[in-house]
Amino acid sequence: MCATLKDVAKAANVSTSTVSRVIANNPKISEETKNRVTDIIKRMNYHPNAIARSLANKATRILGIILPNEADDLFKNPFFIQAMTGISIYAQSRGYYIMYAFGKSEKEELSHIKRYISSRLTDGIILLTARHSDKCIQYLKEKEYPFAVIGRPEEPEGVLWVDNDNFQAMYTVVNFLIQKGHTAIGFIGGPQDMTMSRDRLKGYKEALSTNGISIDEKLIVQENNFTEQCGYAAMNEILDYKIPSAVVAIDDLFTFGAMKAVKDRGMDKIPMVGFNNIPLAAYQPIPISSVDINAEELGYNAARLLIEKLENVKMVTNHYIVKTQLIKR
Amino acid sequence: MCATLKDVAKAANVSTSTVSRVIANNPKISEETKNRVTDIIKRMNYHPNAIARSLANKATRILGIILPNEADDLFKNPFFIQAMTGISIYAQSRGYYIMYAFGKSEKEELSHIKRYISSRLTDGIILLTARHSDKCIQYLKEKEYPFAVIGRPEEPEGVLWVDNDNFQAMYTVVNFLIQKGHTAIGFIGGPQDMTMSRDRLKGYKEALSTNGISIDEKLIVQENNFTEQCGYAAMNEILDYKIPSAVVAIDDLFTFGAMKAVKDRGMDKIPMVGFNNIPLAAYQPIPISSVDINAEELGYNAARLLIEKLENVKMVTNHYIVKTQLIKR
DNA sequence: CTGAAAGCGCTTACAG
DNA sequence: CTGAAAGCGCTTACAG
Repeated sequence: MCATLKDVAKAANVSTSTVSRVIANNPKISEETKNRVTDIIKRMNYHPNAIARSLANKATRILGIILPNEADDLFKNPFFIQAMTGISIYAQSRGYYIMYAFGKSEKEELSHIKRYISSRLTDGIILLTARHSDKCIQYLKEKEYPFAVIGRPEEPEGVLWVDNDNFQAMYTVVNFLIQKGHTAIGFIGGPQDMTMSRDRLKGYKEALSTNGISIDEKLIVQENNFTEQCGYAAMNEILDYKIPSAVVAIDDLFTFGAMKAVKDRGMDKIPMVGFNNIPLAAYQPIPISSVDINAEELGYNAARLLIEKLENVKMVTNHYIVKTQLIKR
Repeated sequence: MCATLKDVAKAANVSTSTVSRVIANNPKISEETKNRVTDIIKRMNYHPNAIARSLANKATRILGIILPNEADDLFKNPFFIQAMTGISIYAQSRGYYIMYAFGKSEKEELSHIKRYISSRLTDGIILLTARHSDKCIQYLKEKEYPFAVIGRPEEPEGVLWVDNDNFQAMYTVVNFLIQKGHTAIGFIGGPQDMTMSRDRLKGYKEALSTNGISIDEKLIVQENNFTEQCGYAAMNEILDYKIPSAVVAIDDLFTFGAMKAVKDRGMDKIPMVGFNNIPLAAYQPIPISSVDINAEELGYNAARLLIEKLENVKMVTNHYIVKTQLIKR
């Protein structure tokens, strides 16, 4: 029912090769035929069949993105949808399509990756998280399949990645608190299998050390899930030990829970700084400061690096660092 | 580099037709050859090329979903990602892939739809919202392209849709508040071009009428964006008029803002009920009750209806109503 | 039960 | 500058 190349060729009285070249903007075509064919394409409302094109080109212009779905962080943290927006904006500007798949576990993510690769539907894959000894990254590297990661991989050689400078971001936050006179600063961290978690912890420790403050391991609590519940529990653990003058957390959801723990004990409010700048941070009992990681930009640049690789743009570096901003409230 | 049908056929000493039939589980193939070919497929780690298959089948098993991106509701309301999860779960169970595109406006959404259709990449489209005189729905209907909508369309004949019973859901909430003795109930509504907004308003009015309470139009405020700011403004408007004993809002973000407006005036807390059961509703200064719309189930069933249509499953109805639950806090 | 052949709708090296 | 032809990797009606 739809017009095909053949239909256009017939109508224009040329061969399909010529029409194909007109569409591809091949310079060898004379102005005259180009114009004539272009007109007919318009008039017939012809649009190339992307599938046929993909088969001939052995490239689909489809990118696959893998969404981790552990816990329901996915639903609470706008990071994912923001990153997806950024990916989509760049991809679209370059004429690429995006496919997504949720994985409830690393294993499931891996099986999606295998499906994408073996079906040959995608040209490249974007991972939205980097884990400790990440099976997905290992697999993609091994297969030499084009991919990019949001988050710094453990072994970054030869892999495209974008990330914030998590060490620096946390260092800055803690340093800022120290300048304001805080010395007993609680830390609520995340799973140690994420490089992000570990880098932020390092930043925390380094800021303390640099300022001559000894590290009190009992002020440091690590949780495995990015939930308010975990933040609540972590804060209680800290409070059972001593009352910190400030708290930093690697996720706003932790600070929300921590805030509640403080409130439930009927204590005075404790200043807190989180990460991700979740919109509702501003609407907490007392507004919570937060580090904005610019998730959209992370996504945008992940797509950019991957597409540049696919199109053989010569690259200077294999990674890109996105700035963070401390939003003080 | 990858094995093709031909390679397998050669290795198995059969024709490509036979291999193809084995993969399609065609019953005419003898057990013996089937087993032999299956073994070789395994051994060679052969996976069919989805693109070639799509071209031959004139079907891609790809669904396109269109995400509205007006305001940044998208980032705050887990609805979208939850719906995407539901869509993905069903789609995957049936061997379908999902593509997404963000539209910053109805116009942009429409252009994505056109792109999906004209490229013939997708087999069907899922819309995540239904508007007043919705251009996207009109276009898809006109083109007779397979699609499903989350949200009841204005003219539902012949279109597949899933939704909550928004009228009933709001009716129940308001009725519940009336039973508890409230009579002056503020209402914060949304854009009137969304059927969801209008249905919920109707439910509110009907519940009052049924209980013999006259409708006070000054207690009703409609906002155009689903943001805390709008909720804040709406609540102030209501408060300038009179102090309601309770407030219902068609989105939790409104209640968050409304809560703040009340607090900023140094007033006593007012019980509020929102919609969407945004995770953080439980973490507000006082926990906010909310109607859970089961977004994941909405997505799941939208995908189900669409795929059933694509596969010619005989359908009883062209829509599906997903239950809501009032989460009392 | 199996195979040869045509076809899905493009692209492109080759020839002219 | 343009066309005929082969090819991308599948499916399937037709014949046997």
